[in-house]
Amino acid sequence: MSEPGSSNAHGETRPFRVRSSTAEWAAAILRQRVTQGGLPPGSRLAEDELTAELEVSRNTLREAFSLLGHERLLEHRFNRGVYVRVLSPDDVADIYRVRRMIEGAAVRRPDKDPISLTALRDAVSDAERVAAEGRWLDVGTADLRFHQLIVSFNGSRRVDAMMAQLMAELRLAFHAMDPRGLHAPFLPRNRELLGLLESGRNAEADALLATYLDDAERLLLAVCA
Amino acid sequence: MSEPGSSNAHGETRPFRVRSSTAEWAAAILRQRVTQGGLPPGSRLAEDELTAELEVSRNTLREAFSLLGHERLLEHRFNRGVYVRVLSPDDVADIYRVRRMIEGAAVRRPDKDPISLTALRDAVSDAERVAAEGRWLDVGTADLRFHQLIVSFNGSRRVDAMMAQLMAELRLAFHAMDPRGLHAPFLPRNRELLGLLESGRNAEADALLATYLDDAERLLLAVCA
DNA sequence: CTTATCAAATTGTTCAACAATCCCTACATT
DNA sequence: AATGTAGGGATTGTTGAACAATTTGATAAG
Repeated sequence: MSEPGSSNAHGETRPFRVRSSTAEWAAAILRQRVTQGGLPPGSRLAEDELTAELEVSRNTLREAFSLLGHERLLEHRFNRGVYVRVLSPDDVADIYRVRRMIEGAAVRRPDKDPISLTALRDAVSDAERVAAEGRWLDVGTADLRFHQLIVSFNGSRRVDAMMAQLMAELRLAFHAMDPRGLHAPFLPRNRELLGLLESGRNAEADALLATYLDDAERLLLAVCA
Repeated sequence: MSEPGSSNAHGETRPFRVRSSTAEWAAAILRQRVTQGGLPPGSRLAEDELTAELEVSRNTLREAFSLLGHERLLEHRFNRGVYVRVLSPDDVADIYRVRRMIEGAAVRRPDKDPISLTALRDAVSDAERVAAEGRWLDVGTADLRFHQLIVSFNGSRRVDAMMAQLMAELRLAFHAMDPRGLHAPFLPRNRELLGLLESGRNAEADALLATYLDDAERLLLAVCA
């Protein structure tokens, strides 16, 4: 290791000198555990356990909880503790309602940034490559990146941030499904969508995206309900 | 008073039995001071002062800061304290970019909830009434409510929440302007927009809204820059 | 005029204690 | 058996104090 630091029982290192706060460090660890499935939706996060395990004070841990709560990954019930969020069917429907709005608006835009287009190509290629290797979790990551990049055509920091939050929420639902069945059907459609975007056929891209999102929503609702 | 509670130097009562937390109570007070102009943008919020004034501990105050920071009303500079957010021209531009997207999408929707339409009528009438009385701050509130209701046609909790946050941010910029010059020009246009929505002329409503938002953005940018 | 140094003030983080609330269990009542 | 109602243990909410780290402003040296 090039950076000095203390390590805890789980091997996660905690740097001595960090620019960001200890709370953000703790939040990063918990975020990873949630998004990677180590902490399934509905799990309770007890303060006693985690302060001992992460070796941070209760106050810092609670600040980390607050951060993840605002990302909608954790749910804070007053006097009852924090839980990993459980997505309801209503949540899934709402998330896809927003996706249709902000991805649709992005796709319909006439002016597409060429730099983002190359990033888009990379995301599709990455997804196909890791799919060939059977790494379906990474396929999911590349897929989310693809759609995040589409949203970025809107050119709005705030919309980008909202999309990032929606993607984090969606990961919660992903863990309830077979990752291959979830992502495999959408790989060729991402490739097709990319082609339409490159050639500027915005109306067709819009239509394809709409059916794409409808199908994805249906898939998740079938599990989530 | 029907509810028992302790009161501080500013007359804000703090109920003994609350379902929500003390931090949220403190956040509510600070939120009010920010949105009503008591704390102008750029103000520093010193921990010492506020712990004494609100009679809460430093930890809970910092939790309140965290809450308002996530609402983008306060800005936290590491090791330098928290400040009331100052909107940059980029911020204003971004906010109106998002408004065009989510209000535009709402206006274009064919299915409008009749209940929301009556609420919309009330908002316009309220704005006109308080304008006649010269209460321009309340005009601003009614105007924001009008546009929040428009957004609600999208039928998405998350989009509603985003719009609420944008409105809170916009209030920050409002304080830098003469409230009459800011709101008076838009009263008749809200009335006109309402008429178009009621008669289902969505395309015309969309066009009117677009110029409305362009003009409003220009007005705020002139001050903010 | 610039740079270096130091002290005061403020924020970042932790800890320990106590208050408030929830949850579960046992018991009583119908 | 079902419901209701105290306890008591466990967990969270809140506080105040303490110390570390950083910024800030003033002062002194070059």
